[in-house]
Amino acid sequence: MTRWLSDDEQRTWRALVEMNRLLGEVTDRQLQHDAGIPVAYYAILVALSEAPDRSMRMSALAEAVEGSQSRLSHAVARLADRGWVRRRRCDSDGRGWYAELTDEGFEALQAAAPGHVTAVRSAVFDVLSTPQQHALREAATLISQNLRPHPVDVT
Amino acid sequence: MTRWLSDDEQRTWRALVEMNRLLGEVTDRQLQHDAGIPVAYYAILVALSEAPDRSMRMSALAEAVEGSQSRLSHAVARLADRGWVRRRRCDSDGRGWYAELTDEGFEALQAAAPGHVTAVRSAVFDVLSTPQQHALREAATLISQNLRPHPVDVT
DNA sequence: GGGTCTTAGTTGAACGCTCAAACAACTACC
DNA sequence: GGTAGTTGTTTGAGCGTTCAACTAAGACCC
Repeated sequence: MTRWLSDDEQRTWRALVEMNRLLGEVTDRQLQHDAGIPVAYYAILVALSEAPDRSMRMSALAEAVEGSQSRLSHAVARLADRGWVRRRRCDSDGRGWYAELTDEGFEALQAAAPGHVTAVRSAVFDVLSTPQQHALREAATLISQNLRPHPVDVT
Repeated sequence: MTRWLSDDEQRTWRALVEMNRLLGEVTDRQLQHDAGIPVAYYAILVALSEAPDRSMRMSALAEAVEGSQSRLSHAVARLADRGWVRRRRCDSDGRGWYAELTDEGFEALQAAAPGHVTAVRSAVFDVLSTPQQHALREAATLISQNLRPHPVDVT
């Protein structure tokens, strides 16, 4: 027998789904329009920009942005087309590749960041009190931990 | 000057993004694998099943599932291909169309629902206390309200 | 040192989404 | 009763994602 959702739970679930959708839409559109960057790519650029030498192994990068290798592979190919990322063989492991953020990529990221941050702030942080933010983070963290194979720092 | 995110805010934002992604992935995969239904289509079937006569005007349906008309149009076309939805002209308005859930569609929905509910329950409701659920709903509702043109019942 | 297994990464097709453009039917106005 | 504008819906191209299949290089082992 299925245990259906109560009205209360259903409202919570729908609110969650709607927030998800809206948040995704808004950030995506903002980045796409203001900077011509799909959100998915933005995350990749951010991860690279934070890495030493602005470069990472493909698999490490995939893990960092929580995406499949296939997706990363396609994405990096596109980013390389735009000249934002360069690929380099790995000396120590002939199978491996590095993705490296180019200067152009870094500039594109710098140009895109302010608008993105502003959008995020006005969508989330301007409408929630600090306790509300923490409660949201707590819930999000618990759900994520439960969902992913390797739980992560809860701080 | 951009007001960047504090460490605290950044952690919240990342937790939120990750939850979003995982939640989407999990529910999508579950439905796709167990029932061959993309989440997006599931929402459409649900909306239709709850409507009088199991049928709705295209535009009303689009609004109900919070999607663009274009998306709805594509989606209904696919659902019609599968025989889950039927389209009927609108008598009173020659431009209008109704989408109507077929018996096959209703059965597909009934078959898919238990697995979906179970997935949702174990992803969200099994890991959050009732106060945590309410806090999450509160935050999600506030964010959604702020993001969408027409705020909605807060209950 | 030649099998077999595993790991790193790529590829291509299928699919849903978005966007902009199109089309058709209704409405208003003069 | 045309013509201009609006509304309801569809269409097609472009794009990112997923999935399954594939290549190729390391690792292991006898």
